[in-house]
Amino acid sequence: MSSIKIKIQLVANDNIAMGPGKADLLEAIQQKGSISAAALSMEMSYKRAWDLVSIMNKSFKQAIIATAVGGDKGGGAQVTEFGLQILAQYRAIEAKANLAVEGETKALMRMLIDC
Amino acid sequence: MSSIKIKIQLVANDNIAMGPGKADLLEAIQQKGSISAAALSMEMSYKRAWDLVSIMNKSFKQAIIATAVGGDKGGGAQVTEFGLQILAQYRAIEAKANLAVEGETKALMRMLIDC
DNA sequence: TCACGTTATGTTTATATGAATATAACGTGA
DNA sequence: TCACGTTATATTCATATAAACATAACGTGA
Repeated sequence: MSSIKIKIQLVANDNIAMGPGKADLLEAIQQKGSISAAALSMEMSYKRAWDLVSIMNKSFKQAIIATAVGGDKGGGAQVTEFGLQILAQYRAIEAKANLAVEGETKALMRMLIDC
Repeated sequence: MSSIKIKIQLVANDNIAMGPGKADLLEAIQQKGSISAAALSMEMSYKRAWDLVSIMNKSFKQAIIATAVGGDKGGGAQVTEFGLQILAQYRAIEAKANLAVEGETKALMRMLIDC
């Protein structure tokens, strides 16, 4: 199988502040309500998910994810309003970029051996 | 420093048939006339450059790079007409995708800490 | 025939990345 | 007070990636 992936990466201080993986993680956290549940649903270790969250929070001017430790259900995490804006903007860029080069990418794919 | 990179990757059989690194390598080979000189100019090992060339040639329907071993100056390599077409198409996609989301990416960058 | 620079390929070593494991701290409810 | 599920963090282990090194084969010109 062949495919073309357009990967938009937001790089700050040699860290990827936002990319496809982090965007997916944000969506999972928003849906699950915790980093650990999100990591589990993505078959990712909690440590890795936490590290990614940490990079995001340290890269942007405001927090992307708000976490709570202890309490009723042990704690949890949610995407902040600011984080949702970043996420939406990122997804919009992804979609727009893909649409802009749709025809050209198909032409390129046709030149691949298994297409 | 912060920046946004839009990385277009052409994936075939779990290999990246074309991406920013391979496109740069193609241009260097075209300019230098050999894989080894191109690798040297990019501070890349010959082995790595050769492996990348091999992946490209195996991924597309026609050869991207034609190589010659032995002879006058030991041999050499050049980008084929087909390879030049692939390269041009790839660069066109890169430029078009970047242009399409220029405004949005600048807005995203402004939300980074060091921007 | 020999030297040369290159392609072509394998092997070993180092580095970066992610996985796995472990543990402390936290705050609510029972 | 204690159990619970989660955040937060460190450490070790495994794997993937890239670098380094080595070497054979090739064809032309000297």
